[in-house]
Amino acid sequence: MKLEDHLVQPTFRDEGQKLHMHILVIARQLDLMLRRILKPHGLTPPQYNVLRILRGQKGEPIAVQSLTARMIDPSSNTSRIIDKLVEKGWTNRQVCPEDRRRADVSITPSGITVLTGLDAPINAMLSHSLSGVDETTRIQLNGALAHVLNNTDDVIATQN
Amino acid sequence: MKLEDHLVQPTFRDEGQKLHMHILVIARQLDLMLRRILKPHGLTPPQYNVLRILRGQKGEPIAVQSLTARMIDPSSNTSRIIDKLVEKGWTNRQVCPEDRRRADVSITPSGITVLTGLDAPINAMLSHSLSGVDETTRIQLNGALAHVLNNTDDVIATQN
DNA sequence: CTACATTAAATGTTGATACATACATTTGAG
DNA sequence: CTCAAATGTATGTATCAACATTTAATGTAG
Repeated sequence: MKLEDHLVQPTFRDEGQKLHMHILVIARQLDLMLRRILKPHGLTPPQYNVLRILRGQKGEPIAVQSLTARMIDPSSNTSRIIDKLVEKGWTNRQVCPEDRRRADVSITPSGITVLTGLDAPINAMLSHSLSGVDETTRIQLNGALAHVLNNTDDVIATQN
Repeated sequence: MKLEDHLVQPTFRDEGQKLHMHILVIARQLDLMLRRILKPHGLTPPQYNVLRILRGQKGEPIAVQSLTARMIDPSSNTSRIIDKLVEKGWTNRQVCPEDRRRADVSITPSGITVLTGLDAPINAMLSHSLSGVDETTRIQLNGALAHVLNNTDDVIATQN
């Protein structure tokens, strides 16, 4: 299904508009697919994102603020996301002894197990979404998108 | 700011993972920027999306379901999005005479005025985000992203 | 015509999210 | 040592979204 069909729109004003729409619609599709995989496990995409970051820590605890900085969507409420994960027994949270304002967060063995079960379907989904895009094109895309990301930072930063 | 800095991650597994992250992070940035422009006008991105579709109708009313199909994020809450726009006097909603189950929605002159005021800042923001990406690259990006979009449709469709 | 299915939109409910604010702790100037 | 400012996290509140259900209108088979 082409972008034009997705948005039931015969044409786009120019390649720039089309590019924006592509990015927005694909991001939404990826989110939707991820949510479908995660839902039976009782996880939302931000919760999954947090678990993935924690697993990448290799057992090393991390402060909430560092977790927030590493998230795809840092505006979501990290404290409450961790609440949910602690409730399910997938993360530990304890006050950091060196700085008692901080909360050290880490993943539990049970959290690792959940992630392990999700690896295959999620990798399959992501890999399928990029099938037909060869390595050279992927590199080109990343190069161009790095420019775009850099441009958006200007706007975000000047409005902070 | 590079993707690696955004996610405070030194490297990515491969170009595919990086591409996914680029798409998700850029989409989030675009949404954030749009939200900042719209907020002073009391609009959310989906509400803006609906108004844009209605303006594109050139006065021709459109049913709620067609509106939903054309939205970037086809939420099941189109009714309530229209509620908000009707409250503010930016859209009309009336029962369709031919099929009284349907609701015909159209934009009001006051709605057009709001959109007109938004055109300049939003176009500037979007155009800035793509500066440094030349026309040839834009076309290449759209070509590759069309493949990706097509692939994601497979997954979405088979799970419906 | 009646009964039942189908369609279009609206709504109830529950949970998530954004933004602002509060609270506790630490830091550092004097 | 003291206290104002900064920092890290949590929470209050209002809004928004997902999902299921409901209401109303239309289509259709007997």
